[in-house]
Amino acid sequence: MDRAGTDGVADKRKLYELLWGTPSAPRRGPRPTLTLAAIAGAGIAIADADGLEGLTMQRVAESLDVTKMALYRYVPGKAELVGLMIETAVGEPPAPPQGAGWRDQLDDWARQMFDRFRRHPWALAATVGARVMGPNELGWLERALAALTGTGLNGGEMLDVAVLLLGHARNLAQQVSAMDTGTPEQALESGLGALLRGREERFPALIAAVGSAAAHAAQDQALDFGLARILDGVELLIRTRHP
Amino acid sequence: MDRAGTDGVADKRKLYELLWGTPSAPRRGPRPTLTLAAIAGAGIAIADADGLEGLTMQRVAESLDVTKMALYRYVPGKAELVGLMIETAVGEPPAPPQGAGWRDQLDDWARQMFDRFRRHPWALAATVGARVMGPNELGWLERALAALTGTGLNGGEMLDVAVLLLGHARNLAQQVSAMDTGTPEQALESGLGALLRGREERFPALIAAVGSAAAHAAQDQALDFGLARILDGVELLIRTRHP
DNA sequence: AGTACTCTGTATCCGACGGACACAGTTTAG
DNA sequence: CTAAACTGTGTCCGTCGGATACAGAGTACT
Repeated sequence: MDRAGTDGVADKRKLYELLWGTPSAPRRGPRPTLTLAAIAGAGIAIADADGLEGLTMQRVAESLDVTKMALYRYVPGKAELVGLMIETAVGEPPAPPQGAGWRDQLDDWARQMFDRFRRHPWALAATVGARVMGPNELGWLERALAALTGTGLNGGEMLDVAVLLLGHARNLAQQVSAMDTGTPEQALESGLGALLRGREERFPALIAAVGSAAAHAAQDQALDFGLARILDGVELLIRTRHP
Repeated sequence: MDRAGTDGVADKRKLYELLWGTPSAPRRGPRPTLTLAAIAGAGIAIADADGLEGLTMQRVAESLDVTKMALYRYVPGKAELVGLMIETAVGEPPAPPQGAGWRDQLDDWARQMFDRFRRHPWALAATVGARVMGPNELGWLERALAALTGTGLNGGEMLDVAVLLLGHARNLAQQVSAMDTGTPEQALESGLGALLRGREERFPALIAAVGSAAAHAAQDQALDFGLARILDGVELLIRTRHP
């Protein structure tokens, strides 16, 4: 019960040092053959190909031509390696489109976030639960809030909007990654359709919706749809603040 | 690369049988001392207390007074056990509030979903990526779509709305579970605030937002806020369909 | 009633994984 | 030139998921 709690604190300290600490160059001893960036890159390559289950200290070490234990000179443990991989994979936040309004900026922000999660599907599973955020991750958040300054929303509302958009991007990336072939609606048909076949009386509304979705041949529009709904709702709120 | 793909098919078959197959009562041999429900319940209790990392076949077996290998007579493997736990933990979808409009129904649906994820935080991590859904999980989806029938939306749009709401409930449950003490805004202050302290020039908008959020002393309103924005957006769309 | 068959739980074993620890080699500070 | 510090390696251990073989329990058939 408290096992996860007690050394969870120590783990947070270690990861914080790893993500935010200044890279102190030691003065003696042989030169390190590896760098944190190289290790994170190797880990990302493996996780991109085989997911988090395929990520092994052994495999990371092999891809860098080192022994497994050599990695522990750079990274306290596997959890911290994954944390470092997340920070590296999200990367620096992109520059906002100049001269655009808050809506276009947030739209672009959410789509960029979606793209990152699409490129690194393992990041979805790795970013559940409490964790220490790094500079890059915080930079993305900063950029979303910067887009909202001057809209009349208060701080809490701005944070809520950012959380809302981030959740949608995450959710859609997961939805799309889960069904890696074709459009979401297409995979919905093959995956859900197989389950629903022969159970029409039990899920009538679901059957009708899936059938209609397949008939309309609507392509990958789930991201656009949710984004439009959310931003419509936010715009409505902002308009009531600036009558 | 194809390792996850090849036996992933077999795993899906097994889990499908487990979730959708009829419980065939064998005619010979000694009576089973366990039931699938009991196993799933034991697993849920452990995961509720210590998370998915604390879930071990050993511990599940111990809590049922059986050997570890006895579980494999009921469940093909740990992945399938987790799948069964998910299906059991979400449970049957609640009855919709009678006589309510689509908006109230969906509002209630999303909050119920949020509650389930709050009660079983491990379910968030367990439901990432492609997976086989069970009858209960599909029942929840059915209920959301049933609430939307008659609004004039087509099947694809109805599915998109359901995905949008589900994502928000998941996202907020994760956000709240990540910071288990106090309100989200409060934990945001202690967690983010600690990171931001001393870096004011780097994250100005973030600093301002967090400070303002703490000053307004807004309590757990992120769920309400996002829900209101989303449903506002959906209502706007429905109104344009029924002028 | 007895026998053969089938199903259950157990005991033992294995490979993979994360990680601790001691050691040898290498580079720089004094 | 020597001592200190740092790096990578080899070895070892505990834990976990899972395969397999086996012994006992209960039922169907003769």
